[in-house]
Amino acid sequence: MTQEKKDKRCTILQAALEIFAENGFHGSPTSMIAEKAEVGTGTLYRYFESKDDLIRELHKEMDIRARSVILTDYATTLPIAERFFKLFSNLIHYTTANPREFRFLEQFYNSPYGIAVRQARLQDPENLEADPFVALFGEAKKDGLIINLPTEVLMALTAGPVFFLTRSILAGFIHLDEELTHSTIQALWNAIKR
Amino acid sequence: MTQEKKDKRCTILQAALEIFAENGFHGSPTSMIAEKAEVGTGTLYRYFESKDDLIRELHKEMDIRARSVILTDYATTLPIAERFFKLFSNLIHYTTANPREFRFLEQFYNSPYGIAVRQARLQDPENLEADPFVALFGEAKKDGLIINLPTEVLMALTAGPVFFLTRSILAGFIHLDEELTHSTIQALWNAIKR
Amino acid sequence: MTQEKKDKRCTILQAALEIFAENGFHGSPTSMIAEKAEVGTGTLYRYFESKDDLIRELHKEMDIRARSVILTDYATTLPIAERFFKLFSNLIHYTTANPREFRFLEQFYNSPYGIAVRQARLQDPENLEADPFVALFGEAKKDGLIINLPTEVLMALTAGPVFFLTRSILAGFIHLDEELTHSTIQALWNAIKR
Amino acid sequence: MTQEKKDKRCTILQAALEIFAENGFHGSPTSMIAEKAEVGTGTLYRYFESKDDLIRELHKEMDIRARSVILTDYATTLPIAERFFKLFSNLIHYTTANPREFRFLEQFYNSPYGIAVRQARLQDPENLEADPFVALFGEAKKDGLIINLPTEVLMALTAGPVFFLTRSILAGFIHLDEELTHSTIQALWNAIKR
DNA sequence: GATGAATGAGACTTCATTCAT
DNA sequence: AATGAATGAAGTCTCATTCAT
Repeated sequence: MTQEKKDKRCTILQAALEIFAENGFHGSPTSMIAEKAEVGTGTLYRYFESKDDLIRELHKEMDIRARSVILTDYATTLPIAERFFKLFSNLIHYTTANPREFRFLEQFYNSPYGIAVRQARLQDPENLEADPFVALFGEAKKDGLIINLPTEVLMALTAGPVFFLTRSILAGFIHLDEELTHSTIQALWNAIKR
Repeated sequence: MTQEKKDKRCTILQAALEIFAENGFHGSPTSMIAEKAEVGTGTLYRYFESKDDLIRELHKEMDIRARSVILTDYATTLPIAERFFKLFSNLIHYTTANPREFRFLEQFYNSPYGIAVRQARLQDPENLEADPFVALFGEAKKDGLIINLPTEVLMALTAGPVFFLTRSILAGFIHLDEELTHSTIQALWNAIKR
Repeated sequence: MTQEKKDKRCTILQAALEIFAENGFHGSPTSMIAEKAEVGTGTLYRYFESKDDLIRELHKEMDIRARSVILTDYATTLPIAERFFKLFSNLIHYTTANPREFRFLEQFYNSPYGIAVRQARLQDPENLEADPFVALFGEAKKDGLIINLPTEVLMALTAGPVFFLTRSILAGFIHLDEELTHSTIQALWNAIKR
Repeated sequence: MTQEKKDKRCTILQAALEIFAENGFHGSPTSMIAEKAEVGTGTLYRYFESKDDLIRELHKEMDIRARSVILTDYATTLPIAERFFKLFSNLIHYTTANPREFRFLEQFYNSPYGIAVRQARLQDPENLEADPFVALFGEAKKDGLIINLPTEVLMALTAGPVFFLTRSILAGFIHLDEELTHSTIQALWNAIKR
């Protein structure tokens, strides 16, 4: 029963992801999501309070999934530079291999929903320390391995290019092979290394 | 007469910019834009064929303005590195000093409208060469001053951080003073310099 | 369930018929139709894609009904002249007993919708032969019972007066009793008989 | 001055006729009519109180013109049958040679405007007797040359086919040459002759 | 619990009419 | 007198949400 309930919830979230990624939040009526999920329109409202709630819940799930994928084979015992390469290699692979997730998350963070979430995160330092990027940059700064700039700036210098590049890739403007990926991450490192 | 006509068009565009930046395209009914511009709803349609047309026209104006600001004091006779600093300094100042313009343009380029525009630009090589960033990277690559990666990647490595950072600034997560701006641009250069 | 669904569709069609007959297509907002049908405005769009679709569907229903009424007690085994009398007697009774249907159909056939329908019919010979008037005139011409003019002209000579007369009747300019009806149909026959 | 004023009024009426015939009353914004007439939108309202007024005035002009054309070479001294042929020959020629006028008048008489006009006419017996058709049928009935049916019915039997046929011709369903025209009028006469 | 028909607020857009110039 | 920019009421249609079954 509970299992089945979870399944249906999952089905709806999956359908929502696909529809949102393809059509945007405003081009995606709840009826379309319900149809794709093969449930009644009303059913959607048994699992989510509103369309907004569905979007926020989908974000939570995507966020968790993204974090877990990005941390694959990531050991905090490795040397900083190696950890940096692993982390960004994972990030690039995640965004390019999961275009729907990426498109959804981009949309989310560029919308009023996402701004609220980011505001909330900023006020929760515990959340912040759990962030592997923040942790890595903190450690690297302490060890004098990278330039001593605010973490926000370091995030911009490294994650900024990845997101920008992913958009170009998804738009079909460029393709990234293994070698180019490696060169790119090297350039990210060069931007912040001392 | 003509002046006044231009004025009203301008008033509507200005109102639209503010409303779009605050609420997004879909959260901005034409009635709200008309009200902000202090004109009747129908008046909007004397100056623009449709809401879509208004958005595209606003983009054109913003694009022209942005380009002109970004090229302030930019001389192609300067050494490459100096030109790079000037260009990105201008870019950062523009985006942070004009949050509404930045928010609008971000939204635009992340929407179907913007994707169409980018597709069109990509297919017009003349337009491409007119882009100061593309021209600068082309020259720098030829002179062996920067790493030999596709222009798309170089754009990502340099503009990507600026846009990411601007979002953080506008969200109030960080403030950039002159020194920090300089360090950031230095880091951008380090990312791509040979 | 299905019965009730059909009922609501029917209710809307019936309301539309009354409103259209009274006010014309352009004088009949969808809101007025919905109100008359005692449903929400949106409900109308669950049963019909658009106002145009509603008009076309209403025509289909009216067309079917009209044909069936006109063919009441009409046997192709009867002598030609008797069939002629029966057909036109039925036609006159139908148009005068169903003023709303008549007004709607007149409007429809004089509108772009109807012209398209007539064009389509003309290009489908199978449909044409199914028309009892066309069939009757074809047979009568073959048998040398009526003048050898194009079917379009024969239609004009016989149906034309009926429609003209119906308009006069509905406007209250004249009343047709059994005897006058008979004399009129006799005149129609005189117009085309050899 | 007065001449010029009349000219401008005429220009607007002419433009309205063309636009109405092509697009129908509801598909013809006043702005479109003004543009075709090469006058300002506001100017239209100096010559006509409203769009409705323009339509009614246009009808008056068209009505006068139609009557005059139909009476070309029509002498009340000719024998009845000859007068009948002349009248209907003129009528057919008028409707087919002036499709715009015909389309406008049809629209007009099928609209709420026309119904009001016809009601008014019925209550003005003087107007009725001035009608050449009514006069002709009256005389013919008195002389025992045609069947003794109400004038309304005789009108239907003769004018009805003409209007029906004209619609077919304008829709491109059939063409009428001299011979066919003559046969048709003969059939009209056969319908009512004693 | 699941459904999907029903709803009506609200979006975009048109256009008859007015009125300052 | 002529203009045409401005207006806003009204029209068509969409869709998030509810609720009877």
